[in-house]
Amino acid sequence: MPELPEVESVRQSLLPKILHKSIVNIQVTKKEIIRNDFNFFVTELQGNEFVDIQRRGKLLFLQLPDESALAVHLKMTGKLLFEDTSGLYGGGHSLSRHSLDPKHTHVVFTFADSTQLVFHDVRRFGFMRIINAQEKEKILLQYGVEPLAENFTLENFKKAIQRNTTIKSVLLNQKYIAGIGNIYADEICYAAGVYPAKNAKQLSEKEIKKLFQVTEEIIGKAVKLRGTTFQDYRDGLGRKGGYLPHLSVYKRTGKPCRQCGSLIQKIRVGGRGTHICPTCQPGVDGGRGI
DNA sequence: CTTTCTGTTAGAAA
DNA sequence: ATTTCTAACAGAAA
Repeated sequence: MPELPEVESVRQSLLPKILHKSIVNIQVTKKEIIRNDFNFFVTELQGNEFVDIQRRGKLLFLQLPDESALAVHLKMTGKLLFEDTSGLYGGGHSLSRHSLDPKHTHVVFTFADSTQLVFHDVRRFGFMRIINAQEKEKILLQYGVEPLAENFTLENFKKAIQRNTTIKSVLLNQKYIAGIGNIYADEICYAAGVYPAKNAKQLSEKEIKKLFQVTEEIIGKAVKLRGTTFQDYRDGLGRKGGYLPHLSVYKRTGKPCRQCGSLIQKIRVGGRGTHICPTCQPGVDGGRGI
């Protein structure tokens, strides 16, 4: 669920809320979420503070003062939410903890001012782990080009996607391009007029250039609109994203293509549900699907 | 009721 | 080395 735009929105929404506040309590109800020795985890964080929040792909780093960091991955259904339970300033947030099912609240950090940072995850695929500076370096190197970074150039993009598999699988593979998931992969292929099951090595120069351009545009716009909320996604303040009305194909099966009126189809590419316009993204058989 | 599907990805298998 | 498939989990949809 949370892809680059959603994770970036979580980062931005938490940034003004949780930095430089002493962590006075750590409550963990699902130890499996913590990928460290549990005592180490508590000892490191108790009385400590976050000094920055960074992101690479879909992974967040809550930075600690000594260059180590708490890495947090939300996977499918994870949420990181700021809660102001102090009630002293009258400014309640849109999603109070009461609207979350407490049985899926797995980790709660309480700060000195009584505000909290809550990790909630229905499917429990998400995790958090304290890493040192060296481990962090190593993780950063495993990710591919970042769509919103300085070095996201046509040349680098082209190099990254030269792989002998479908373009959709390439877009989804974090070690080639960071941050793209199933929603934006479909939207990107559609906007580029590329059949997602096409082999990445068979793409023309023109198609590669188009894919590059629309990746930057779509991801950039989705960040501006604070991501896509289809069902569960919320930012760090419980707000829904605003990109849903801009989706062209994702979860629009059977609805008319906004460009040509053909009905959007759902196919399977690399084991993933994939949405296409059969006319705007003609496949190997001329666009009649597979 | 059972089966299938879901926004991710690490790790096994090919 | 690279690419493909499955498991991890819970719940909604079919």
